[in-house]
Amino acid sequence: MAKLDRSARNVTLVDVARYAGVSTAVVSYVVNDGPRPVAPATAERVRKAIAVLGYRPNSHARALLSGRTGILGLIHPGTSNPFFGEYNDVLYESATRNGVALLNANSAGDANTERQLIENLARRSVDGIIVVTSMAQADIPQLHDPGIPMLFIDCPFPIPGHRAIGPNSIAGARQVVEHLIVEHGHRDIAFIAGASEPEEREQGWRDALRGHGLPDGQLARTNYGVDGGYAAAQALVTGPDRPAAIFVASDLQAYGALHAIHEQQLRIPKDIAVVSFDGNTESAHTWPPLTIVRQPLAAMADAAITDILRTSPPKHDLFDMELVIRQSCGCAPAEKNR
Amino acid sequence: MAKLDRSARNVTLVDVARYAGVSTAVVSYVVNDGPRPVAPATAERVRKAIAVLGYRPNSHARALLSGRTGILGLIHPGTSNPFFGEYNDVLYESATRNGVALLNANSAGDANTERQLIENLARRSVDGIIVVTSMAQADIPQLHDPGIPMLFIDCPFPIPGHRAIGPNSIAGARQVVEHLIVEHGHRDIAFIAGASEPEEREQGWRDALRGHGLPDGQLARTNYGVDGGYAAAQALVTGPDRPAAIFVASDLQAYGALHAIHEQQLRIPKDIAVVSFDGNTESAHTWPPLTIVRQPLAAMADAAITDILRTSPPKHDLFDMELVIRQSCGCAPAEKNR
DNA sequence: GTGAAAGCGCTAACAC
DNA sequence: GTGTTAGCGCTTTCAC
Repeated sequence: MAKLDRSARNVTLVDVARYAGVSTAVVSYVVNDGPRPVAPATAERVRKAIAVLGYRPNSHARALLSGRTGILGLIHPGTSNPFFGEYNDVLYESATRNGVALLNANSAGDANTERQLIENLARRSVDGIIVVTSMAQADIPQLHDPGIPMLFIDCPFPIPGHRAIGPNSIAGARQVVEHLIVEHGHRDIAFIAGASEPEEREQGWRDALRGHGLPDGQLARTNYGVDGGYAAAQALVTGPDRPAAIFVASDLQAYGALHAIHEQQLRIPKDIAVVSFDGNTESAHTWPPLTIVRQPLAAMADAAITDILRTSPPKHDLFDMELVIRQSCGCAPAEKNR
Repeated sequence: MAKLDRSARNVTLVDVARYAGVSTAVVSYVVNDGPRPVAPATAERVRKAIAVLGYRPNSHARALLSGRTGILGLIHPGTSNPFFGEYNDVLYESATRNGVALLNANSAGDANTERQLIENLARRSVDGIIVVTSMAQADIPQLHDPGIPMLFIDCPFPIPGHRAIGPNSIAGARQVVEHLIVEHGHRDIAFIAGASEPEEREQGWRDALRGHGLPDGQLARTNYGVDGGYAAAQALVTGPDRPAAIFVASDLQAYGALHAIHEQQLRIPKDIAVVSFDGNTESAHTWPPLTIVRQPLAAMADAAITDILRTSPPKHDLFDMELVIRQSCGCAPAEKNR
């Protein structure tokens, strides 16, 4: 790390003080509007000096004193997945409202990478870390405390010693599958699951089926991308035992599933109904528009930011999801289509 | 800003030095692996002390000395738009390869917000700012130098005093429209444009039409979201003069357009062909899969990161786009459908 | 209401 | 090969 060239040096508080003919303390008081009062005339002179010299406080020096950066680390599985893209935006929104900035890191959905990134971010002295986690229960033991507040979102299980937030997936999944059963009379409902998926969505699906006295449906486990959904649906639909409806574990996979089904010349929802989980913005504009259970992203993001800033005590909170009925389940289009 | 509680104070380099029975300089040499040599035995002792005490260098203090944070500001219009979501990921990728982190800020596509965010980020003393810009030519004069390196991407025009990077949109747009003309014999090709769109895509469309002696097509100007594409396509398709094909200014708008067209029971590409601009991952899985011109995101991101880190001289660079033929234009599905 | 000065934690020039 | 020490730019206590 080279030392800053002295000649190209930035203007500092000392420069301002000298120019205004006051002490550095006074400049600081003016800049921070306290903690001690300054005579209006003096303050004016200082402000003028600041403007003339183009002074900008050095945030590193400030951070060194205060011990805080006003920066939160954010680890997510990548914004290429529109679901996390939307998550990123609402988190930014809440962070900004609370006066903090977000340092992004991409785990690519890998628990090991996630763990390393936690270390990296801690090294950068962020004030806290929010993790849109890709961990499974089994990964928890490997987690060790980075010495700064840490909070997990999109997290289906409690994490000892930390605050965790997630959607109520079991209830959400059950709700949308029950819609298929109760409103559309489907009895043969398959499930396209994520590869390393937590079992909540699967369990909601099973609960709905069993609760209505129906046999378990087919389960296709695949990766969490569009490709995965495409491949899984293709297999399901061209297989010996085509289901009447499919519940897909995420919107992204559902996009692929729709593609595969269209390709087989099958009509949705007539020949086969499709519903999914997450509720991306685009899910309203697939063909046909997807019936989904939506995660309350904004509420969860808000809780995450405020909780980590006040270092709330460890606790696991589940947020209720919302059923959004569109056409892929078999319902008729609403009057005003959105 | 409250001073750190002395009792809960972090372990510092001084603590480590004391514990290891060496000077602070030696600890620093060990931590940074230089600039002066340390005897292996001593180094070992220091490393042990670091481990025992759980020492972590204070990055603020470091930054104060070096004048650099290893953090780049990134301003984009929001990762809810999958295009910028993907951009964000490739930028992160390049940034990580170059050892820097990214501080995110969301302009929501607004040039004024963008300008404010530049100021904010400068105040946070980032090492440089990358702007996925939403500016029009007219906004340039309002821009004033934040005193740190700044680079613009997704930028159709040169920006005096700064490095700017963008796709070669005119050529890209022309290419995909020409595909419609030459390969599929379309003569009546409409254009769905972004509201405040730079004129490049429009010009490429016009160039293609005129270059083949065709009359100008209909132009629908709308917002840059799925909704905009939906509304514009609906108007176009239910209007008195339904075009044979539509070139859409972005994938996101194209998703909405597909939706509107399906809703009118029209077949794509038979009744109406659709092509678009950008090339999001999902565009391969719409129904039918979209023919698009793709932006070379990774290459542009790489150029952006390396150029800003070495503060390359002001210059405007255009990157060639790539035509990706799928089915919405009228071409048959490829053998292996992807 | 203002000024002098003591650090925050670290790096590196300079002695030894 | 190791130790001493002067800052980096800022905030804030303590005198006046």
